[in-house]
Amino acid sequence: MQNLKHLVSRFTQLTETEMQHFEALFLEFPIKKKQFVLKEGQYTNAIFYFNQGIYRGFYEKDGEEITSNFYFGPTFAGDVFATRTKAPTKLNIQAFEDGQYFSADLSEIEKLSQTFPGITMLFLRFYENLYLFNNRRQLSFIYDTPEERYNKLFQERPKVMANIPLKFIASYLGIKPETLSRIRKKVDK
Amino acid sequence: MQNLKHLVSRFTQLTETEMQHFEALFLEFPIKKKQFVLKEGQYTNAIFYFNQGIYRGFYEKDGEEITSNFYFGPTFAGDVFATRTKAPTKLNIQAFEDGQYFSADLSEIEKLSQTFPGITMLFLRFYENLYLFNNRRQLSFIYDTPEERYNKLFQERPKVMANIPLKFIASYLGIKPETLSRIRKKVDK
DNA sequence: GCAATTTCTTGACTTTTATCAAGTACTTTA
DNA sequence: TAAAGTACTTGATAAAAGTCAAGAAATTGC
Repeated sequence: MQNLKHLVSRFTQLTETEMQHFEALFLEFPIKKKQFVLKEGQYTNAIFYFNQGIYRGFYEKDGEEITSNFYFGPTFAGDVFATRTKAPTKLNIQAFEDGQYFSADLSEIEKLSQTFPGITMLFLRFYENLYLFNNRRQLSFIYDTPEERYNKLFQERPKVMANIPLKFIASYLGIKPETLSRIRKKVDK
Repeated sequence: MQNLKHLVSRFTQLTETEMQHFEALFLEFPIKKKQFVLKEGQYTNAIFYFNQGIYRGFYEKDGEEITSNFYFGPTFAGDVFATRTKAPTKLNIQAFEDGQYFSADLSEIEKLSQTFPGITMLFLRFYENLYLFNNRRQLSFIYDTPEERYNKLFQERPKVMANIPLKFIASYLGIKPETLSRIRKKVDK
């Protein structure tokens, strides 16, 4: 968890006490490559923290996987939608590598936030960031072409391009692997 | 502003005092049909409250308008992204009808939230909602066809279908008016 | 380190949506 | 209420992405 403090500081400033209480809520779980942190159909109340490693979030439709995000530690993750609606999640989160992840119960965090205003602010900023990231992505889907989205991904998230198999990148961009292959052929020369 | 209290209560419970302070931050502005609440290029630090009436949010690319949202009062609005990055906004918000809107300064609200935890929670929930709405929309863009998006819009936001010119609905769905026209022809019979 | 599996590319063809152009219907406003 | 402007539809054609199939390249696991 050595990076958690640094990650939190990117969102807001916590007091020592707040940080200790917050950190204490996270439990460690080992995970092997291709195993799932979260799987469609589960009821989830968890906020995950990935200290390091790469994880992939995806949805399934008609047996096809639609990648919604790539998580590079240190980062938080979770299905806010399922948690809020108390519905089974539709999101899958899968590890690319062996490692360990951390999980905290959202209701425990909310309890904490009643005592510690810094925790509330942390979550406010967490949601704000989620929203900003999502908003960018959504706009890009509306008014960029797949080729433009591919180029932007290169610029903005070079780690993704360097570490993720192309078929997942294709589904993240909302296109088929064959189409991505053709875009690459055109762009790369 | 008679609906503000009710809108706020959909997010969180405020004390009487909190509500009064919050309400006091909003100033009223008259607006005429087709005028802009927010226009691309402006620096904005505002959270808007629309008590009633319909407004449209859109971005422009290559002289083309891409509708990002329809606002039906009572609702909040604003460009969180521009505010946070202190960059000029790319978002336009335009009134469909004569009326009045309300505007509060985000930094004033943040000042309030230092004293009143309810205000912090209100904004946490506001962002959470923004995120959930956006997330749904984004997923729909990835794995629904335009026809499915059209049908969902009908189910989920009948007010939009009933009140908004089709060319704006088309751009909200990410398609051209001609394509929407053909989808309607097919679906409606 | 080699076989098996998975990933990536390429070609031919199909489907979907965009574009352009013209005409009709509906709204606005003077 | 008539004229002008705007919104909507339709047809023909073009462009973009998807599908299917096959083979090459890379990776994985024993």
